[in-house]
Amino acid sequence: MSSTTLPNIGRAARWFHALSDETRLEIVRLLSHGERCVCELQDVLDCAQSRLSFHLKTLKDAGLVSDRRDGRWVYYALNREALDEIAEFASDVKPGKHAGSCARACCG
Amino acid sequence: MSSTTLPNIGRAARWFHALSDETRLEIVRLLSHGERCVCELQDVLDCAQSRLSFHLKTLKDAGLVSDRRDGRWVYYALNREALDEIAEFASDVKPGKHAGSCARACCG
DNA sequence: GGAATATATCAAATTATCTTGATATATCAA
DNA sequence: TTGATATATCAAGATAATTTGATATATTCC
Repeated sequence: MSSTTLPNIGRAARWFHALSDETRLEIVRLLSHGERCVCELQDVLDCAQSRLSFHLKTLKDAGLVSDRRDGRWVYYALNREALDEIAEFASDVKPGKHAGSCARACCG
Repeated sequence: MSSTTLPNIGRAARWFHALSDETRLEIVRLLSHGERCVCELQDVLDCAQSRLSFHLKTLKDAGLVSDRRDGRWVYYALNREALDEIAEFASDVKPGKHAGSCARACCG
């Protein structure tokens, strides 16, 4: 991603929406230590099973986590690429990164 | 922010919520070129005045932008520190950044 | 002061998201 | 094959965010 090509706005909005909920941020925090199975997340978060499942799906649909089944357990892990892109977005968007067209169009 | 101290979850959730809307991301994109007055944003975004005002307030309440009045105009600008913290969050949360406690507690 | 312009706020209606409880599906173990 | 466990999905209700139109406030210009 170059400094003039910000990611697709819709895609970025989905990342940020996925991260806009405290329960999901807790999940992300837990996954930052490595892959975890749903049952462990449920234990730690002490939250209704369907609710956890809903939040995991939200994170997955946004592309922030991946899952894999192993027998009767399902493991979730953070997607490093998505986190890289988010970090890149935040740093690319900082004023001063753009070459041209920094003039104001009015009221100046 | 160290690699073991993620930012306050509630504060992070507010950042991400502020960035979870396409209109607000457009605003951020426009402000990435530098400070802009509300009237210019309104022109470019072609959106109802109260709606733009609502979204600017949302960004401001989350700490992502600041405003200053100059006569009859109000200028908004991105807060670089907040963007830095977001980038830092995204990179700190990546697996492998944490020293200890990476073992799984169950199903392993 | 009064009109005009820029912006913010408010209330109501709409829409989206979240939670809960119930049920479905998949896997394993006996 | 039956029962148990892990996880996902669904539908209904609860809550929260967004949009719209109306009105309020601040500033400038005459």
